[in-house]
Amino acid sequence: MRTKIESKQDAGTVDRLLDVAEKLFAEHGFDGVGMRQLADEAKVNLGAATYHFGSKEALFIETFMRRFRPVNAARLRLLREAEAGAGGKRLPVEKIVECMIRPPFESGLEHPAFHLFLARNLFKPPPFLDAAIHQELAPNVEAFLQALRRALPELPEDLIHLRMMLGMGALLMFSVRAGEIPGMKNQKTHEPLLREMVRFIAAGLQSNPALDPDKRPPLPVFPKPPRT
Amino acid sequence: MRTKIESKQDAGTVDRLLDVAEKLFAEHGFDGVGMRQLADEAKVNLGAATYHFGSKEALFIETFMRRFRPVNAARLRLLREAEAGAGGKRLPVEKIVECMIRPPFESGLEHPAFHLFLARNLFKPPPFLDAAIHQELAPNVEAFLQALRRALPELPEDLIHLRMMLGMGALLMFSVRAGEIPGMKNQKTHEPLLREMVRFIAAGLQSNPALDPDKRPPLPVFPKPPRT
DNA sequence: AACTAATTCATACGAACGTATGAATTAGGC
DNA sequence: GCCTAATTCATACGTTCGTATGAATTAGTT
Repeated sequence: MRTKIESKQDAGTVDRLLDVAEKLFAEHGFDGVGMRQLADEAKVNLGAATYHFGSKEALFIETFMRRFRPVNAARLRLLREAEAGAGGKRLPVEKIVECMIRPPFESGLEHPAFHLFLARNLFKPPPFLDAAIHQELAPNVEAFLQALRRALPELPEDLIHLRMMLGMGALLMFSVRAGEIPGMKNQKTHEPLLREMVRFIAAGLQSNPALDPDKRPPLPVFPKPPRT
Repeated sequence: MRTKIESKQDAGTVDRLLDVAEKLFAEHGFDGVGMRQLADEAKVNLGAATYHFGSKEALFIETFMRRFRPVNAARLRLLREAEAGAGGKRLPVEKIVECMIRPPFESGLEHPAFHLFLARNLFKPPPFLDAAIHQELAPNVEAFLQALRRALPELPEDLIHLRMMLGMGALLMFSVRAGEIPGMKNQKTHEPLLREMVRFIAAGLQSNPALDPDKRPPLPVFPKPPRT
């Protein structure tokens, strides 16, 4: 009989399967793992796997959504809190970017395989995930786009969109390689790393298209350009 | 009998197979396509496919390398030319970045499926590709790192590494979505788009690492140089 | 204890997988 | 035209794939 509250050591069939799926799907992709591998590694009978999820695709979707949902909720919550705390003044780009990337960053720290798993599937989702991702992401994208529009009023909307995408690419690349960074085990480097990424993305977002590189005015935290 | 010079309409068995492999592997990944699909779509007998390549993995590697090699050669050539043209003065970061991303950008325009195919496999290469990629990329990475070190002498090496990786992530994200960008069909938008990406990455690379270098907490060191 | 619903289990199905084989066909040098 | 090598072809092997099935077991309620 399954207890209502399951300890981590004795996770139920469903959770064991999801945990294993996260790890194996992250490493090998959807087509790279079979149901039998998943069932075996999770110590679950093959039939039980399809009983609980109905299909491999459904298992994959739930594996993805279980982490993706709370990450997006946290992003939106952080943004709302920041906006409330700003008291009507417009948010700095750095703050907006931080709201966007802190939740996935921290979720990846808590669930090591998740960094890679999320990155893979946001980068190029399997077709059957597209609808679910889009639905989950749409309000999020709209909120952050609006915040960025207000923070960067002189930037055309197309450009904000493009640069947001490029910024996400930078974050996903980091996530893919996060497992190879020995320092990720050291908690002290987490915040500096997050700040580094915020700085990188925010700098790209704020770069001014209208100006020559040489004449570009210093960015907010940019004392002297290293140009000759 | 196969003519020595093959027209594009009547490409030989090998090239037809490589072209189809590029398209299908790009869209569905290595595990998402079978040899029979490839052979059928390329109008090649299944046995002929293994005859020419020996194995599916070998076919995949050659599909990748056939485009990757010239792209890397072009990158290095552009960088050398730029350095020669600068006459001893150090190159601006924008120029270095342009040398790095123009070749894959233009190769993607010539071979539409290649944008996605390259991006997928640089982002998270199948294990059997790791060695080939690393070997092909190593001199390239070293050359560009050195150029960036000279262009950004105040930036710690770790940070240059990290930001180069983030920049590549931005480029790869663009490549994945390139097929969805309506403007990509219009040649007039190519150069502005390329400039936009150069600007984004260069801005991130040049952003101020910290107010005070002495007080900046140490970043973890990456075990391997970032890919591309 | 008895009954029902939920879950786990072993097993099986047809299809597709990568690869190997050897015969048939074609090409190129003589 | 002949011979050899290169290529194409049909076919088959053993495995693994995702899913379905129905019996066995376990849990929850009365």
